[in-house]
Amino acid sequence: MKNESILDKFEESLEDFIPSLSVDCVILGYQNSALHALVLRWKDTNNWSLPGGFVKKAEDLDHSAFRVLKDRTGLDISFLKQLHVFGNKNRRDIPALSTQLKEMNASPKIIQWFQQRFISVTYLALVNPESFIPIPDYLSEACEWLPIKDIPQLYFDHNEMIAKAKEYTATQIKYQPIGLMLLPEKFTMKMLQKLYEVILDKPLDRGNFQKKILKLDILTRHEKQMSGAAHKAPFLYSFNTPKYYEFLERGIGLLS
Amino acid sequence: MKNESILDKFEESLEDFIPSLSVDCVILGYQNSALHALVLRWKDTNNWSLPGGFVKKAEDLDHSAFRVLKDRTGLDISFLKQLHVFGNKNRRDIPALSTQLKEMNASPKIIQWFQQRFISVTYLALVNPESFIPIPDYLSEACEWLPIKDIPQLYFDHNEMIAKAKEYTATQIKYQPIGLMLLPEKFTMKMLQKLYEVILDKPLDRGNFQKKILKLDILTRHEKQMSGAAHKAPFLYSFNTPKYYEFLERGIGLLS
DNA sequence: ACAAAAGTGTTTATAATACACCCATGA
DNA sequence: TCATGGGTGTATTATAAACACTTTTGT
Repeated sequence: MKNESILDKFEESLEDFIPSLSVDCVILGYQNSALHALVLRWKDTNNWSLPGGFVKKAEDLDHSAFRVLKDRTGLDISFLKQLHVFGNKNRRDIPALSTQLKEMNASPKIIQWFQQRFISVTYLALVNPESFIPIPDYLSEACEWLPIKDIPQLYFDHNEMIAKAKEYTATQIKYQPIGLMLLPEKFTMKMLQKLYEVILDKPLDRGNFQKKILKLDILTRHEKQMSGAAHKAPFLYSFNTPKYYEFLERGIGLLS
Repeated sequence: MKNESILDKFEESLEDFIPSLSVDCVILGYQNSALHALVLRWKDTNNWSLPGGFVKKAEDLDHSAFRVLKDRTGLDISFLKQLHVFGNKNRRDIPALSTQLKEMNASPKIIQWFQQRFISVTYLALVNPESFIPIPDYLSEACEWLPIKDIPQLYFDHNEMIAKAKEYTATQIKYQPIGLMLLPEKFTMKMLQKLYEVILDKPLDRGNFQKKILKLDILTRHEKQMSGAAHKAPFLYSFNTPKYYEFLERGIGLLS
């Protein structure tokens, strides 16, 4: 489909959306011992943004986040958490965005839509990047996992959104188990510890970490991993999902 | 000013507001050993709601919460915390509200405005009711502190908002000091403990509570209270504001 | 003097921290 | 056999929980 027809279709559906309101999704993934975020690069530009979109008049707000994420990245994620609303009055009229829309031959109506002042509700999800293949939408040239530390300047206050998501995750991990969504099915204790260290941004004692996590009784231990490494083969673990969620409910006071 | 002219004025300013978006304020106060919330009773009805209003197109979202609260209750509060966004698609068209507006001779345009589907951003503040005298606005007959347990059915999902605020406060108190905003300038240890017990909804050990709170080093001890009670006169305390806020910043792991 | 409530102390249990020890493995 | 990393144990310290003892006050 050509840009024009996509944009025409969007123009036709403008009436279905609530004006001035948007949703943006911060999707955090853990890969190569670093937190990554899923970001989009807009077609024919070097401009990046979070996957975002608009809220339909006849749609639950939460649902709009699922839909937008699916449409823009192909990711089908059912646990998106409302994080924060960004509502400064100057959240509007990004010149680079208008320029780009003009280059795409967008109609004045569409350009005007994007020049609105937007109030944006941010949603957060934690996922294992290996379980998802992002597919950029028509507006985007690329949809990539970038290490949080290497993320360029994004549109609007999207960098702030990622910072908030990171901070929120670091706070949550202290009171609730984290990892089920971020790690592969089976993992070693070392991998889990590294995840915690990355999120908390500080080293943890190996022995104590192991004891604490095991005492939570949310892990299932499997056979030994026959790794080709020159050391004792570690056990593989997986989360005991029911117990994990049980703990999520109670979840108070994990690590300090 | 008569209803008509107020409504006329509102109708004129409708264009200044972002459609479909509202803010609602949960103001919690502590009084007579119970949490209270500030609620409005609409004129000539027995319908109650939280103080809420709309967001101006040229106004920061956070600022709209201050303004709305000031306009509707007279309360001038500078620390409102964004709590949650309520965005179900069926948040619209409360029959009782339309009926009431018709009885007030509101124009079709205004009635239509109130029949919109709204997405509402909830803000929270904790205050000492004795420091504020609520003044109902033109639309309201009363603006009262009601004990949370006695609050009737409110418009929309406002009861859910209060529940969320209460839950949030109970979680927060475990990791951050609470009380500076809720108690009078000077208070006894017993009063502070009772506040914690009410919010956490469980009894606390007197001796241990006193030790823990004092160890935080956020209180200043004053002279003895010369109460007319038949027992040892307790000390009066007040919060050491700088240290209190310092602790708010760090704030991890208070009570379990 | 006594009841009531305040302030403080003691004991015990639990959890956090630091770190040491031994084991398994592949080079 | 040795370096590396894995699993587990122990000693020390810090924190939490239960509750007992003493003090002050008005009646």
